Amino acid sequence: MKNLNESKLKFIEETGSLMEKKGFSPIVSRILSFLLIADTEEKSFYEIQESLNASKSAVSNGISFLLDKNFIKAITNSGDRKRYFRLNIETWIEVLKSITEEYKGYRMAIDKALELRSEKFTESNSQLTKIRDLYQLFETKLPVILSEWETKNSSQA
Amino acid sequence: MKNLNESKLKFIEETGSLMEKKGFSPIVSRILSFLLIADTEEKSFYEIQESLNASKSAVSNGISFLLDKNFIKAITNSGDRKRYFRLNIETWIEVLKSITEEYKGYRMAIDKALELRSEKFTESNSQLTKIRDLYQLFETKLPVILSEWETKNSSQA
DNA sequence: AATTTAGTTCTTTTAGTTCTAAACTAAAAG
DNA sequence: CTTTTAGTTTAGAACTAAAAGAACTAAATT
Repeated sequence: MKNLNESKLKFIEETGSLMEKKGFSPIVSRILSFLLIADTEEKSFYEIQESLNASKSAVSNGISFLLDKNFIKAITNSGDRKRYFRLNIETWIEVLKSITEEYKGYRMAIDKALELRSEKFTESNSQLTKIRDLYQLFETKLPVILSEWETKNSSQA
Repeated sequence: MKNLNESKLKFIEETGSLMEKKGFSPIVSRILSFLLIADTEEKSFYEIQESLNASKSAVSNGISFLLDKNFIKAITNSGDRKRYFRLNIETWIEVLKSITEEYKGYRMAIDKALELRSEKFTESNSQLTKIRDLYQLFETKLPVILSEWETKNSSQA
């Protein structure tokens, strides 16, 4: 790992493993974390490879994945045949907006469970219903928080 | 898979893979999903094993994990040497209450990134700051939602 | 005391992921 | 036309996680 100071290396390690918990592979997590704290916004294939001390194929596959999922975008400059890569922050915002859907999925799973469970389980059914209600609260409140946030942004941006 | 009808099998499959996305292993996810829709609240080791068509060791390790994490509890009845297992719904509520911490982790990672990034990246830094602000909104609003929910429950429970 | 039961622990197998290294390819430069 | 550059693709090695199977153990039953 070259060109990266102590605190940036630490960031890549820590934020990388936070991303791994979210299901990204190690190399993908490290590419994202690296781009997040790199000293220029656009980094070439080779700069990524060298900074992360990874093989060409690992970087190539990681970049392909991130481009496919729109987490990064590629930039080409005339007179330079290299491609440069930078974060696509828009996509992160989209991911945040879709959190409500995730909670909806859990709420629907509990609904289905309550449907399949015996009505005799009065105590636990009541507890489950409460949890269901909390997910539903998230489902209704999160869009409110999001639009509050968007209003704030549009007035200042 | 015995003793389980079509819709319950479907539930185990679907809810199981929802849990796998959250980081649980397949067998652990299926044990939880099974207990969620089983025809009695307490199920023995053998009933779990047979219903899920899994090996003894897989079920033993899965149960150990779930007991250790408090997702299920074991019940013994005198005159019966088997142990019975049932969901520990309290723990699920605790997990829900800790969601705020998760968002706090992301917010702190972005804070660190902003600290390590050049101030020259004005446009992207402003976008990142907005995302940071959304996570912080979650951080402040989720506890409010949770206490609204708890008040509602205490008045009806 | 011997056997059965209920489960645990250890070992092995399987499946799949992640990475490297090397061969390859397409475009641009000389 | 040949060479260089910038990657991609392929092939394979190393590692990891999950599950199966078998051997083991401790308590209860006969």
